[in-house]
Amino acid sequence: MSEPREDADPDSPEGRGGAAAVLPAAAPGSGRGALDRRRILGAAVEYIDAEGLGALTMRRLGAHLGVEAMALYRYVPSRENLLDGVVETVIDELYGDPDVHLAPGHGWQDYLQRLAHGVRRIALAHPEVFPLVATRPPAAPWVRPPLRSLRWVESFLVALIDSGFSQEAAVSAYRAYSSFLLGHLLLEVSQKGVAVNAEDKPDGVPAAQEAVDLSQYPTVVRLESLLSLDESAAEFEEALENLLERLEVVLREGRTPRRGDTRD
Amino acid sequence: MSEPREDADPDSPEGRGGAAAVLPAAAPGSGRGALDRRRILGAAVEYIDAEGLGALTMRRLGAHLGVEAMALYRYVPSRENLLDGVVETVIDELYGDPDVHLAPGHGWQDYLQRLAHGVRRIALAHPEVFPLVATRPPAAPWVRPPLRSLRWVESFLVALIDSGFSQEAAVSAYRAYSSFLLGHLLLEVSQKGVAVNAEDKPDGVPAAQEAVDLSQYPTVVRLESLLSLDESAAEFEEALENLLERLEVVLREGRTPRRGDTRD
DNA sequence: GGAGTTCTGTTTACGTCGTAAACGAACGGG
DNA sequence: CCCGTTCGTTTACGACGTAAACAGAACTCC
Repeated sequence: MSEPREDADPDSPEGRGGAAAVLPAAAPGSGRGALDRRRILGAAVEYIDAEGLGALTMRRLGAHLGVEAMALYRYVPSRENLLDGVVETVIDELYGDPDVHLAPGHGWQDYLQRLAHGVRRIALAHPEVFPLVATRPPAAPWVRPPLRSLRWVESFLVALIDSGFSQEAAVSAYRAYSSFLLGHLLLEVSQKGVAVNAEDKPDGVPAAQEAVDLSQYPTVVRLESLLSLDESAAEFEEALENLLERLEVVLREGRTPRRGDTRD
Repeated sequence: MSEPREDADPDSPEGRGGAAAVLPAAAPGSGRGALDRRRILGAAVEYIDAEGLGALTMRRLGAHLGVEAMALYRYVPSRENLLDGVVETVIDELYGDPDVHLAPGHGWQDYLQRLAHGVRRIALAHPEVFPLVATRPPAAPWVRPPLRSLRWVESFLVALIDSGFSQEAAVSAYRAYSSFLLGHLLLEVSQKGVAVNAEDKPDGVPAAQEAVDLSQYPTVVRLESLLSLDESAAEFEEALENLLERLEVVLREGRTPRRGDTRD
């Protein structure tokens, strides 16, 4: 059933394996009842995916694992730390992605392309988790979302420097790339999130709520169909390609893209 | 005192009026003890700026206003709604910004430039609030952060369409612009936020915590000074200018920037 | 194999949260 | 004068995060 359509989004969960396998987990058939940090984090991701970030409480997560809330504290020092772990868990799915490599085998553009799509796949697979990525404080004060893990930052910087980027250019590229990914995916994910939530409310009142007076915004109303059109995949691709082109110029000109910087 | 330095960030709070006047509020000298929605939202923004988002509770906000928590519910239906109001309040500061105009007087580029810097000023003035902008669900399912208010979206679309953009191009530009602003400012704000929090902990233990083993990330370590260098203002400017150039091309070629679109 | 130790999950308890509901004081118009 | 309205307080409830004490199972070492 549902083979990938021809123009389907290559990063959408349906287009690939189906419901995002959260993580390899320990030994697949191992002691089913054994609690450990990995299992807890995996369950937390699963729970957030299913019920939403707001629904995650220690008690409910415990129940989901067939255990009392306090049992979790044996492996997780606090709820805050658990959320950090959730972010890390989700980003770590990159390691399991066969299309993403830690080192560039076919040039840095290919590397960045694959990495970007890998992160996008994660964002789309875990839309409820992704906002956390933007919100949590970072491991080191200077390494920033969405590539939270230092290992990826290291990989990123090495890849670019090995490809001829100056140190300054590599760092600059890292930031441009990060903010691009963060902004685009956050927007995309929250768009999806609401689109779902819209019909997610089959409560007594169908959707009365406070309908704002749209008559003051005729252009918005007129363009509603365009505004709600989902061209995310194409837009992402285009913006990403533009970014790569920009970086290419930076690399070729061998300079940090700083204003007032006169060439050699 | 402290006149703006020559290379100071033009959007930083210090560079301008000082500690971000939250909002005009009702009549400045009016009945000091009168509660109303405006005053509550203003106090909430103030409180979040001062104590952080996590510290805001109904009881504490009440106390801050010299009132019991339940009094707030006379004017605010729920905490969730209050947070929505906080976002709105902060974005509405744009109306009071003399450098930002609702309609383009000197071309759309100037309009977008001013708007972007206006939003950046807000983000920098309220770093603790800004993540909320990215997180809250939107007014209409399709209008998206960070330009949450429909009035600004309307203004944006009208400005571009009046400047010759097709409807499709205007909507496309809106999304590119939004995600750029959101991503860049979120990154920048969280960077600042942590830089502050770093020395914000003069607790008993100076900063023992779990120092990750950085030896595995030699490049990250080597580039630490570059990574923590704050060139946000220049980076913002550069990325913004690049975006505007891109849009200019779109406008001149009179097409939606969609792939597979062959030029005339 | 038995005594101690460690590991694991439960029970109980506390303080804080958001908020429903009942309450009282101030007030303005008949 | 009294009555409704407005505004803030009091009280109360259930859910939360988590500290602390606890209980049983599993492992260690003799």
